[in-house]
Amino acid sequence: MTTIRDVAKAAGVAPSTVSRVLSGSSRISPATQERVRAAVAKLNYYPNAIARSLAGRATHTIGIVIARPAQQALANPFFPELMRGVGTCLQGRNYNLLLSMTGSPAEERTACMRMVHHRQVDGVILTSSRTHDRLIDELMAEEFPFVLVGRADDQLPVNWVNNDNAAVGAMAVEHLISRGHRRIGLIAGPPDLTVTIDRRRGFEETLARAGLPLTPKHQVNGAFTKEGGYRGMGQLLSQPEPPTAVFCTDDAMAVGALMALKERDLVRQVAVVGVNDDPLTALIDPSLTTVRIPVFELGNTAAQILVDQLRGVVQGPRQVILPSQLVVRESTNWTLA
Amino acid sequence: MTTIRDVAKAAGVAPSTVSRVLSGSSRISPATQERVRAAVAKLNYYPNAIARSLAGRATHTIGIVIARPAQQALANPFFPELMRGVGTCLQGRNYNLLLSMTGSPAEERTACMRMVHHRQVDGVILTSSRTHDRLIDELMAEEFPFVLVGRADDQLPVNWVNNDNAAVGAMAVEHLISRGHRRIGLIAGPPDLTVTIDRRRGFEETLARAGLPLTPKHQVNGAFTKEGGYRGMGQLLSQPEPPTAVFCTDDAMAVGALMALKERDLVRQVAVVGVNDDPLTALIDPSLTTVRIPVFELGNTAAQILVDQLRGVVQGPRQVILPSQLVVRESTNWTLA
DNA sequence: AGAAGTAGTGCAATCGCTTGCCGGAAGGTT
DNA sequence: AACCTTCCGGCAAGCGATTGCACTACTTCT
Repeated sequence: MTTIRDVAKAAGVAPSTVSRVLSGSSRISPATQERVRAAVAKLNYYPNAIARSLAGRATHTIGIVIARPAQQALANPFFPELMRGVGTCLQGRNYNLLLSMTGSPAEERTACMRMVHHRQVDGVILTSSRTHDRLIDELMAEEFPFVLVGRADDQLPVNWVNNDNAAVGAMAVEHLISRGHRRIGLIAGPPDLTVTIDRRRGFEETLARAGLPLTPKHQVNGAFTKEGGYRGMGQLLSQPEPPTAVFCTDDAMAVGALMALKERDLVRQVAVVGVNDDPLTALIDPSLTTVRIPVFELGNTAAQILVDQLRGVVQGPRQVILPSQLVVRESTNWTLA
Repeated sequence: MTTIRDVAKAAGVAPSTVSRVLSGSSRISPATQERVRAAVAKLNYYPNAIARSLAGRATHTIGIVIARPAQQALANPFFPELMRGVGTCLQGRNYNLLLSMTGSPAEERTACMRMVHHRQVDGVILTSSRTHDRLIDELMAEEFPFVLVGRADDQLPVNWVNNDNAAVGAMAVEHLISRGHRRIGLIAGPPDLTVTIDRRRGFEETLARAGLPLTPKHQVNGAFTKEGGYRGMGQLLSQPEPPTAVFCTDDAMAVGALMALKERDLVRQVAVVGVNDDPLTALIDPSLTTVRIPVFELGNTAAQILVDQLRGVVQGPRQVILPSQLVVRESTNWTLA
């Protein structure tokens, strides 16, 4: 291993001088800079990141913990896309990404605090969006930099990035209403997730605004899975007066819902809207109308906020809402007779 | 920040003793251990990972670089699933995962060598499977630990994990033959990837073994994308005597191929097999027959091999082949008249 | 001409932990 | 009783960088 000392020797200067040249900071004469750079090139020197971190009291690494139960893991490309966003931002800003994958949300806290306590990262990105989370309290208590993605908490003075989930629900319902539907059902995800809460809110407010009744029997909850959607649709269809259109708060559920319809030969009778724009939902039959969430941008922005804070560019907490977009396909693209 | 010195003071011992207790290594009397542990608990002490790395000359981190052009990124769940495998292994063995995402394979080398040169990781997992890769030469030259996944190079004494891609091609073709097909086409991925080469080999060998002719006109190459498959199928269908069955070396391509068939109303006329068992391929119409690659296991095994090597558990290079599995669905589940 | 700046470098402490080596105490051998 | 082992645990030297401070030449000012 060639160290900074070797370079210093080769260039006939002190290690501190090499360090200064490399960090581009202080006033070192052009001549000396030249000599140092030549030595660096000649010896093929790369500063040891670990040593640099220790001395500089900063790891230049941010952590992200992905809590995904194996089953849900595949169901949607949310995390890969999010990480692409995060990674893209970080790459350009010379930060590293330390990834921790855990099976359950329960382990998430442990995994995250491990990173934090061991000082492996300068900040973390949190993706699990439970309504209340002890993890957040702990991070706040330790004043450790972090940013929430996919969750908006107006009460807490913390960084977050989110899409407007209420608008997601609203867009979906407005679209269905415009297609002539009056009895609109809801298949929602786990009720304690803020995404669920927000999307349902948009759903309900829009119904109310349109003067349509809220029918509790037309609302069911399930897991963010195909099976959840399948069962949910089954429940809705067993009602005396079933909905003619259903808003599913997730694509996987919407796909399950469509399966239930197919089995009963009701495809063109009940409209379905999903959320996420999972790439393959365009390919199923019928292709799925869905609301596209800007996942890449979510990750990218989150990383940006965190890095800005670490660099001291910004002070207070930043909170960003990114717009979603309705994508109309076959599953709703017809008008109720 | 509480340091090892604080703990030492609180326990009335030297820092070295604390270190020894924590690393569980040397002979420290139970009484002292008890006192140290108590102090650790009381002060809520966590060793600084950076300092530990510097002193211990090991980062306990392995690197993985994901080179995915944005477009392909979404198309298949290969990487997330791979990383789940890697992550699961690493978590149990107390290793960290440093992730670098790059857009193009070209940047892959740079990104990887950056990690290596800066000594941020103890070893790396390589996923891009170009036939020849300068990156591999560089790593070998520096004697840096690494493992290849999704690629088998019998020439080089390096670690790798792969599924048997020749068997993948063979299974697909055998299945098609068993369904009565005689004119079997191939839509293959980029010709310089080893996966492409191996799968094609299995394809061709099986045809030969069955005494069926190799028809060059029935073989086309394309990108690992829906569009690639769509165009590929278009080309095959424009032949005078088109194939009655097509093996696509990737699910995304197979989906594209099915789209081309649908447009021409040829779904039940031409059988299609894909590779990967992308979860949503079960949901498209017709559902896709495919060969499931053990992606999770691939990642898991790769990580295992690397960690074992880093820990000095094993010596020479290890090379592992994991079995794939045919999943029959609607796209082939009929017999040629 | 002497005082006061200023620019360009080097010295050495420091970051928090690991580990080789050494020494004291306790117990075991002749 | 003198001598060896063995067991514990401390000392101090690193690991490879960063950075505050000091020091030496020059300029520049009065």
